[in-house]
Amino acid sequence: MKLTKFELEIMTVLWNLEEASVREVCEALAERKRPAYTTVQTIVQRLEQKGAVKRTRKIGNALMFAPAVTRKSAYRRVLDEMLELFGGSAQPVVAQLLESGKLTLADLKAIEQAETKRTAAKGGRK
Amino acid sequence: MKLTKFELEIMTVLWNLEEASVREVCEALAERKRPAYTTVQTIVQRLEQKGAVKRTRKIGNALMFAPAVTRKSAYRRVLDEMLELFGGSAQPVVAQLLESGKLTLADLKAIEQAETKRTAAKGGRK
DNA sequence: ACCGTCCTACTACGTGCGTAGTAGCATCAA
DNA sequence: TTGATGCTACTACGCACGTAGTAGGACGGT
Repeated sequence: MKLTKFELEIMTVLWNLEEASVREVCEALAERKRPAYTTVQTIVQRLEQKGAVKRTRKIGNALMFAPAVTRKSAYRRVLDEMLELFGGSAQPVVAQLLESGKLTLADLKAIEQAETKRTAAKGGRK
Repeated sequence: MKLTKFELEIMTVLWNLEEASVREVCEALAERKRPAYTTVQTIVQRLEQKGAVKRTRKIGNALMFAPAVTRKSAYRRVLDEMLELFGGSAQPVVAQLLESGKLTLADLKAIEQAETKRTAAKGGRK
């Protein structure tokens, strides 16, 4: 189940709010790139068709929506997608991030630290 | 100038061969996912329109094409695109790569090494 | 009971992309 | 020279997506 950039933005709002109506999603979007209400509505509907969100209840006459997939799984999906573009190898990705300054050596060390702890704690859970 | 997955695959062939005809590109693609000759041709034409490849010369009646953009710049573009999806922060990306096993701690160390050397050598060129 | 407001459901449209067919020119072998 | 083969240029089509309008139902205040 592939999500587009814009769909991911909507999902991000929902992941943050846990549950929201179309209007709430709409208002959570930065004014600068806020499309028409009905546009957001359409995307939410498509997300529903894709199974990425589900209706939870009705408040007044407004439907409430909640994510049906986790942020993590969606991110994983995006990452995998991109790795494929890079021929499946992850090192170039990190190297490129470093080179363009998006990532510092300090960042790397920090991540390393966290990772060492994570795997040590659970031995690589589940 | 945005390239799609398929377009990037074609570009990869061209980056590897330096220069190639449509037929050569075609034959360089894994048989499993090799579309019709004319499909490849269409993509190459679109790449030309986008300015990603350029005609170099004619051999027999076949045109030769060469990349007009570097692999690096294209990769950077893809990365930036993806970072935006992740809210601009690179750490989660790396963390996710680690967690899914696409990247090991050893990989990280190696990259760190290389990076340390790289920046030391040139003091962060240009 | 009625009107305005808000929401949903449906429809629509342009663009990009993956896919490929066809017409017609070029080239090469016989 | 002529026929086969290969290449280019053009055209086409369906789907996904971003974008949004419209019709009509629901609800709340007066």
